[in-house]
Amino acid sequence: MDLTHTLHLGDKMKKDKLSRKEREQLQRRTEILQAALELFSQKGYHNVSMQEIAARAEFAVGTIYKFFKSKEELYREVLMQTAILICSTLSEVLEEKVNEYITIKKYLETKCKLFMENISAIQLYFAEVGGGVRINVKRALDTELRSFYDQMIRKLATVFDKGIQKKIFQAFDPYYLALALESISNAFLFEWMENPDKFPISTIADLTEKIFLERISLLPK
Amino acid sequence: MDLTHTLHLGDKMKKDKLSRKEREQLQRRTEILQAALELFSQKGYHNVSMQEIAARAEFAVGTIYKFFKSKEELYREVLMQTAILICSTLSEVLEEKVNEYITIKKYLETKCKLFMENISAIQLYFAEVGGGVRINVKRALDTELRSFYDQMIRKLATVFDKGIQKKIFQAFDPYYLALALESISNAFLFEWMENPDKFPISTIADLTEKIFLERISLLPK
DNA sequence: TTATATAGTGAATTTGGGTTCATTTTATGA
DNA sequence: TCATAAAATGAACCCAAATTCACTATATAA
Repeated sequence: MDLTHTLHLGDKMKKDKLSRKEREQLQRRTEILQAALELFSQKGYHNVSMQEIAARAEFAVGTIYKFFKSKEELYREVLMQTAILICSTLSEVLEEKVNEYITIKKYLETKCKLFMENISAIQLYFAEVGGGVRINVKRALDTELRSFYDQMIRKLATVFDKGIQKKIFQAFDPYYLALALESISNAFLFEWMENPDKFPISTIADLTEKIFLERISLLPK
Repeated sequence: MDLTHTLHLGDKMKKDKLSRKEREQLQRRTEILQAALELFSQKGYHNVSMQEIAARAEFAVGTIYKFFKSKEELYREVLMQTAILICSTLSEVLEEKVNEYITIKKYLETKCKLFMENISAIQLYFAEVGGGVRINVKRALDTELRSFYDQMIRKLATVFDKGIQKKIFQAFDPYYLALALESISNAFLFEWMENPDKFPISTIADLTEKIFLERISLLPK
């Protein structure tokens, strides 16, 4: 059984159907991914050695290679896992068919929670997908990751678009509104991540709402 | 003569007092820095070899080492040059003692021009100093660069602060206003850098003014 | 309990690329 | 023009770290 290929992320949902052995394998794979995530997010791809990852995951180097073809593939898996977590969580919120203003508020809340609960993942994700610049470990990865991100922004834009049509928001290019909301909330969230103790994370959603929703996008009635 | 130590950036101003030989050396040093900047900004520190830099600069590898102790030092010099360019240009604008609204507008204009004329430098700079996340080649560098950036943000905040006191801007934590303006304008500028042909760069300043100045910060009279 | 397969190990090998330095080329000035 | 110094060169060296693989340990089945 070649674990490298049989146990993809997409198969995770079948977990409860797996044999004990398979479950154990999956568990180990997950542990390696977790160790790698923590290290990569802390120090970046090139400053982490396979030795280090192995040590943190409490396996031998060779074992890592039983699960992942190469360091690069391991990195890719870590990134993909992360991108899927973030984008799918947020996309879900953006697809709910309720009042657009509520959707945006919920989006902000969810994003804050996501940041709070997955600091390592977030750091890694933004180091790669970043504030717009992309100097990535691999260009190929780039494209794939990037498209996840773009998709989300476009969904956000759609919400603004509908909200504008319904006269909930002020008329403005919805794509730019999406970019603006995304970047402002990120800026505040990074500020929070730097010293999480300075203020509670709930402030972020409030701040963003005050500065963005109330002043830019919301149409005064 | 040990060029590594005698010819710092700070000494550039003395250029016209230098002998022909010294001028030639400085010129060579600059050419190496330029080649390195282009490569680093395109592919990132770890994906560029000294061989490559040497080739692009049309020197032998050994020659590079006559000018820079190590790859890391070369990188550091490139980054510093860049940070100084960006931060000093913008700081200058922010320190002018005119109407705060004008200052912000001019800041945006200058920033656009800076982005347009120094794409490589900008990419490198933001890859390191980034949208807030920092996984850097070297932690030490990080701190230094970071403080340049922080200083600028703080100057921007001061402008807002004064503007608020003069009732030009709406009352809001000036530091968060600074962060917001910074992040929105960056987001738009990165959008532009991705495909510069989609719209002229002048749109950026307009966009940011429309979305930010007019709606968030400017106090309606 | 023993045989067989499967999983895990980590020392040894390989590799990529940063750095060095003996040699060559160029510039200076007598 | 020739001697000497300064600068440039790039093949060879070296090392860190990715990858491999022969071996050991463990689980499964007969």
